[in-house]
Amino acid sequence: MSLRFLASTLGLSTTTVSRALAGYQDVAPGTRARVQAEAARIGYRPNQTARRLQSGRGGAVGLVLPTEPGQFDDPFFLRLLAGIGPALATADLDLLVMTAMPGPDELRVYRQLLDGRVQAVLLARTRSFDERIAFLLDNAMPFVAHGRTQLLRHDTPLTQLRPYACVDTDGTAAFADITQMLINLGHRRIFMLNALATYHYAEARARGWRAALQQASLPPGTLREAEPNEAEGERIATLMLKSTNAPTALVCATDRLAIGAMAAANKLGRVVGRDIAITGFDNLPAARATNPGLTTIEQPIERAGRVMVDLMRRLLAGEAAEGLQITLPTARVLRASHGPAPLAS
Amino acid sequence: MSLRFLASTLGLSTTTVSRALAGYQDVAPGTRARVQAEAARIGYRPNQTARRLQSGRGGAVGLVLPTEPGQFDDPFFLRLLAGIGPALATADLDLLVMTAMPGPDELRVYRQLLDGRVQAVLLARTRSFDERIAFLLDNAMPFVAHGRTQLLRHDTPLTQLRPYACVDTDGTAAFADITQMLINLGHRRIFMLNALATYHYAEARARGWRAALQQASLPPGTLREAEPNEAEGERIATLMLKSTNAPTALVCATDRLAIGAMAAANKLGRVVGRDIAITGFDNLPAARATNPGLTTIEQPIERAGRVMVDLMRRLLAGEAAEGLQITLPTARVLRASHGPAPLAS
DNA sequence: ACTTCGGCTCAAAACGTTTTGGATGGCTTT
DNA sequence: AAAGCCATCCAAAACGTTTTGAGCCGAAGT
Repeated sequence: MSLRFLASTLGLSTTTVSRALAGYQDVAPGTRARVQAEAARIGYRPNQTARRLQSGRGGAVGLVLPTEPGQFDDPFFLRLLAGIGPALATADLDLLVMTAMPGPDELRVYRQLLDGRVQAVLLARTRSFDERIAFLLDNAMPFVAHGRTQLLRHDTPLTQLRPYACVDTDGTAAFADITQMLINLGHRRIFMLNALATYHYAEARARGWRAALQQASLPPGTLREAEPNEAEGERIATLMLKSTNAPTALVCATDRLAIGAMAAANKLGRVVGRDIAITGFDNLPAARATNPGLTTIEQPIERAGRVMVDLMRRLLAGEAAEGLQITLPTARVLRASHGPAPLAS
Repeated sequence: MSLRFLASTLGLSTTTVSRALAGYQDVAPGTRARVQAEAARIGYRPNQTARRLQSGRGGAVGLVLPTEPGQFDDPFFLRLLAGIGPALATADLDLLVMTAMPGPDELRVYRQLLDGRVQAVLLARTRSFDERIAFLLDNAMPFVAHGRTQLLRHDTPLTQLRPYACVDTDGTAAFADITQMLINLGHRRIFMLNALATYHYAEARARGWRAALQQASLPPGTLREAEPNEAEGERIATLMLKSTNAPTALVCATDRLAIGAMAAANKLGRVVGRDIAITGFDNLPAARATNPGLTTIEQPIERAGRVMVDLMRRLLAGEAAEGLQITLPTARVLRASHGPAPLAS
């Protein structure tokens, strides 16, 4: 009723009003001014739904938040959103957020995204075997992922590797780097406290840790996996620290695991940074408040969000997914939870 | 093209197909079966945009995430989303998430929500003087807030109080309760480390703390405000603990402030739980991993999200906002960061 | 004077659905 | 046999925009 109403008050056709507001050149300057003035006066705002129906473009992109019981507290998605939001606003796209618990019902949510309400999907926290990616590829829905994957369903062979747009942070390099640093400090028994291998990032980080050990000709270290939260970190670290041949250094896949590990060390009377080196990943604000401050690794999450949107726009503009794969660097944040290896190891 | 296509393959009209799928009674059982079978076969999914244009309902609700530099790490919004998401999915509504930095440009984002893309707005983390609420009321956009407000613009008088739908957690009662508990433990100098009074929740919590002191006929205590993060908590707590007449108990408006305060106490050599009692609010997972464990207060955030959606549906169904105001209870989580007041105070 | 052109405007179609208000035909009722 | 009544179906309108393809008119060109 709105464009039509505006047109009738002005004594013009909806066509002319539409074109005047859209900035077409085939409308007289005087008319355009009149239209714009009246539109501003009555506060006309075009109906987005109608506009989208007509233009065929969904006008929105989807993002499914995995609501895992243990993961709500993860600031990752919020920071990602902080990067994605403004970038999408610039592109005049809406962000449709849905939630789904990882599991059998998850794909049902993704299926809903196929009905034309979004023109692309953003996918975060990829998993080692990510059905969601296979699903989106199968259904020709454009998407950009944060993180890579093995891109297999459990029941399909490796030959199905198909390229897709993604931005990733180089967790492998980051963990190779920090492990190398610990080796240089004299550490020889460097254990890893990893997140579940389900997550691709966990796999990538373990790869870096292993590579650094191998490059220094050290024996493979002990690795344990857990849900990445403080309680699990404390539980596993306690076991590790109490074992014979306990580590002198413990690299953790996330800050939350590291914070739990520090709690474990404290309770066992080990001085973190002297008796045991502990490192994390994420650089949560809490990592500054631990005692001692946590040595960790920072990744540019907001920036990753912006890059995802950029890749998505280029994908929608027709660029091939092959060329839309970007790896972002990480940065060491050195605090006091690490130090040289104790002499009497 | 889709419904039409389906209709033409079946040799039926779009009307009949539409009504068959929608479950109307004026379509023959056999026909309905045929339609449903074919629809399932070709994987027909109605175009949501078209459906919404026709039905007039936006089909979505909006939520604006405040992306404050210091607040990304706050799990609050993620947990709220975890409650909101499934509830909205049940109601077959989409969630449109936008981001905005609090400030002059914030209302511009809210203005965008007025153009028919959403039929209601969810508003979280209300502020003491909340222009957003005034704006939504002025523009007759239905909304549900998490948290109350004074509901004034800075330039309008108190007489403009208008009711609106909201769900709130009783921070006042929670802080009265925990302060009372500390008083019962013998504490007499109970300071408060509050979030900025800009946030309404900060004001509410301070009210409870003050009320408990007053009820016990204690002199008003010292209150300091800060951005609710660990660094600020540590900074302010250090000042408080070093001052003459230092507190024996410190109630913090958030866990992150409390964790910072614990770090401050540790660095000053005070044993938390014995020399100084410290309490928080939120029950973050990190509150379990501190040493000692943080005594804190838990609020049902996911539940609040679900309730918000419920209120919104009732609001859209025509119920008056007056009746749509709900207060949710909190729960004490007692750990080891509090204890009886030191004898020689 | 007749055409051509360019500037300006508009009617109508299209996007994909739901809803309205019949239409058709067979079956029952009188 | 005429009238009424269901059950089943459908054509057309509607939602609010954008786009297509013309149409009109005055000015310039021949």
